[in-house]
Amino acid sequence: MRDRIEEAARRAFSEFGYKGTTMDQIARLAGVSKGAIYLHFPSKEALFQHMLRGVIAQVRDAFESAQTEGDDYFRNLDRGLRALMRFRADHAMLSKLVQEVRQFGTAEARAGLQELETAILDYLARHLKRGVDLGVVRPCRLDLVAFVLLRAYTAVLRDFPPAEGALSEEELYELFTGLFVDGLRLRPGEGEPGNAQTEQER
Amino acid sequence: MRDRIEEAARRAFSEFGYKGTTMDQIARLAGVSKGAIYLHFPSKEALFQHMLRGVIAQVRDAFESAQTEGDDYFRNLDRGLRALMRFRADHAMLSKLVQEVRQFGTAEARAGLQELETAILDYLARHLKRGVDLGVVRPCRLDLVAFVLLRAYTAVLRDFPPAEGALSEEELYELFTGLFVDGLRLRPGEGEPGNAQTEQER
DNA sequence: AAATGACCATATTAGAATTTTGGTCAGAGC
DNA sequence: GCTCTGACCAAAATTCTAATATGGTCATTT
Repeated sequence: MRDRIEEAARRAFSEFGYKGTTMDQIARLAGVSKGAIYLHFPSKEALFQHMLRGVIAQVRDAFESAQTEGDDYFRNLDRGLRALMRFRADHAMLSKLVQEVRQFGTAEARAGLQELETAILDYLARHLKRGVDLGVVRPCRLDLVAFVLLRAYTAVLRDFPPAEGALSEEELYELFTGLFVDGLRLRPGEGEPGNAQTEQER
Repeated sequence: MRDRIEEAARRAFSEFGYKGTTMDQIARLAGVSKGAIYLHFPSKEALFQHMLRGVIAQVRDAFESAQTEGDDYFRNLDRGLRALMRFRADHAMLSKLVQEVRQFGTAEARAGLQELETAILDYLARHLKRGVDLGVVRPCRLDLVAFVLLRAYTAVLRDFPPAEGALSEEELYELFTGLFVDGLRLRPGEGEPGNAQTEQER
């Protein structure tokens, strides 16, 4: 009973978004009456939130299963972030939600995506914490760093303008490495062979 | 004549946004007839774009006048980026435009902000190029780096969730330095005194 | 030649009329 | 006694239409 409702809700929200699906629709899809739904969930929004929680758990799995034990920490981080992005793009319910927020600005959809982001940030920050404990990551404001990393990946993969052929995985990894891991600063002796002065800073 | 029209347009667009201002309004404000405007500009959109070009030039000035000759390259870059953000937030026409895009999604306003971003990215990339030539910045995809920097500053200053009291200038600079300039990787001997193993990477 | 403002086709708005939707609940069925 | 149903309701959303506002033009004035 409950399962059939959840399954129907999952399909409906995935195909039509939050405001696009009606409780009648879900009931019909689940083959139960509308009243039955309210025996299990107090409101449409509660049902939606419940479904979303499931997705959030899946997102975490996507990140984790992209990790390769024993591989370089930052390689893994990059892979995890890319897995997050791919999941977000491929998962029907999430991409529908993103579209809905853009198109209608539905408050509930917005709140849902916000919750998702918060969960991801939380998880990312914990992952970074592990890096710090391992001595691989410089101690810093992990919440801020997680936030910037997530936004940077999102922005680059979604909005980077030139050439429709999006960045290749390697290009993105190069960027990630060069910008976030090693930093922009050119240090003496590590640039291309044959540059004269590297000391110019105060 | 032309000047009065421009001045009136500047005021109107700043106060009411693109779709909020009418040609009649501008004419009245400038103390001329509506037909007179079309003697100088072929359309409302052309007039708007012309005004925007002026703002774009101002943005560049804001970046440049935040630079301090002889100061550390990255200090200057951070100051420039912050100046950009401040300008965007303080300038009446720009903030009105941002609001308009969010609220109504006006196509012309969206296009205008897009043009502004492109101009800034162009300018930023050139600035970075100078850094590379000076030997301070590691050679890399400057367009991408400029893009990520701009988006990162925007995101942090606009959307970073916790504690309403936004980041202080120093906190932001720390983040910038730690994340983009020096990188996340903890290198042997540079961490807090007394951490054992820093070699854990493959 | 520069400037005006009445004028027009189209886009936008306002608001009444209609439909849809989330949620309830008295009762049916087991 | 319990689950479940589906007619029902108030509120929200959508549609329809009349009225208004707007970008742009051009014959006429200055």
